Amino acid sequence: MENGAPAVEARRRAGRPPHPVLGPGRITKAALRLIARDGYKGLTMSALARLLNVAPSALYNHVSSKQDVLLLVEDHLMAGVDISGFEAGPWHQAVRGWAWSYRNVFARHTPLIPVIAVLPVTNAPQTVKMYEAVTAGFHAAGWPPDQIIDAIVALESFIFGSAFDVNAPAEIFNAGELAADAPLFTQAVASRASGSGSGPGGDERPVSPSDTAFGLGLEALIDGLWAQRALAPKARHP
Amino acid sequence: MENGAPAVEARRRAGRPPHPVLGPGRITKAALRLIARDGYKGLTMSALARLLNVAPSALYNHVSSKQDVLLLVEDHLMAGVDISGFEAGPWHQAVRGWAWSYRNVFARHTPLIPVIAVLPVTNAPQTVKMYEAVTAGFHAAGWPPDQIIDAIVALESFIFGSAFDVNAPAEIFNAGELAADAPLFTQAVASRASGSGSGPGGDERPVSPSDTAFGLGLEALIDGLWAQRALAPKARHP
DNA sequence: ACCTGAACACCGTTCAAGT
DNA sequence: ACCTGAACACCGTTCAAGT
Repeated sequence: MENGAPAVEARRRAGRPPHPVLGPGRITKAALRLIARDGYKGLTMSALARLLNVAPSALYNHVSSKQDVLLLVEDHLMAGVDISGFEAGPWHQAVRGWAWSYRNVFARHTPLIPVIAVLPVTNAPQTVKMYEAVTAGFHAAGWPPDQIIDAIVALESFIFGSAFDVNAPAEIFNAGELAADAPLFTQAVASRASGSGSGPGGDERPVSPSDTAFGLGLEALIDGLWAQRALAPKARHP
Repeated sequence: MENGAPAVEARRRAGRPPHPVLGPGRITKAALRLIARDGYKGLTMSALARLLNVAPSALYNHVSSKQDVLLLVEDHLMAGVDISGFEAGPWHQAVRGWAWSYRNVFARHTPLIPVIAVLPVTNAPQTVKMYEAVTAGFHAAGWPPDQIIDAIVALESFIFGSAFDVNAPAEIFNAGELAADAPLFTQAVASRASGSGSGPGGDERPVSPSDTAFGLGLEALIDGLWAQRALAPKARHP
């Protein structure tokens, strides 16, 4: 108990510490550790404080709310989304690689999606950086400037929705007692194609149902958006 | 206080009432009233009980959790999604009408989306009914049976993601201080097309940015899926 | 400026007791 | 079977007091 090993920090007395104990970086890292260990239900301000060896109220010197913590986590994760394809390769392939990695990152962080989808990017530098890279890729592919954001938003909406689907249980479409009233649906569910399909690289290997649906929709969206790009109306002048 | 007007019910004594006070229908209706008045933050078990003039614990004789209440609400809302197009009209138009109404319903109920996306349809009759109608429409349009569910899932993912986008504030893409580091993105945001576009009926009238993005993505998805339907691989036989 | 400790106003859920 | 009332184990957030 009283040996010199500082494996467990001693209780801190009240008052300003010699140098700050917390900060955005350490809070983000602790939040990620908590999420990895216990999931989002385990991410509470109390648990976060406990892991950082401070009182819960100390967190509010660095973030103004729990939403703020979620924004820190979100922005950190955005750095993990693959934007490398937009720097050089063809547009189709760049979008494909970006979309798959974007979905895969947030499939494990779906509770962030309602937050991201509604929060301004003003204080999320990694997020802005990602958008800049994607916009540059669209620009380089000759996209009409006034349509780029709408195309990105459409892709993102599909990506976010698909991230939820990754977490759906296998039996989500089991109609149970209601199957008798829905014969075509029940049949379609039973015959649902799975076991092989195209991944981000177009390789042929076993994939889950959610991967198959994502691949199908993503290719449709990429092709469909590209076709509409050609038909795009000229930008209106006021 | 003691006149005969039963405007406010008298406090009920403990013990089984002469006939049940609650039930799924009344709970659903009360939940919807609460959501309409105070939003989802106002939907608590306490508030629900108060509106129904019972103790919070009484609710647990009819639902096993708050998630159960959300499932009741979700299934009720599904009846409001427009599936009429699948009974007769052309596939493209049926999907368009369905998708717009589906998005519009859940744009006002985004907190349900994480629940729907992951919960089995086993005890949601209206939801199963909707899936049956949509499946029938795909079937009638000659869709390969083993691809129907994946196509529906892809469309639904886009719809759910887009429902969040409807609630995004106008300034969501304002990079603020970070604008200098993201010139192309900032420019694209500034020139974002808006003010007119195509709604579900293809009519020309003012639409919000989220409507424009949804319309763009939906048309791309419809066209892309249709094109892939033609190229669909034959169903594998085991 | 940045921490502690106590307090506030909530949550969803359980369970014995009553009829 | 279906209600009440009390209790449990939490939440996020605020704020005075301390250095």
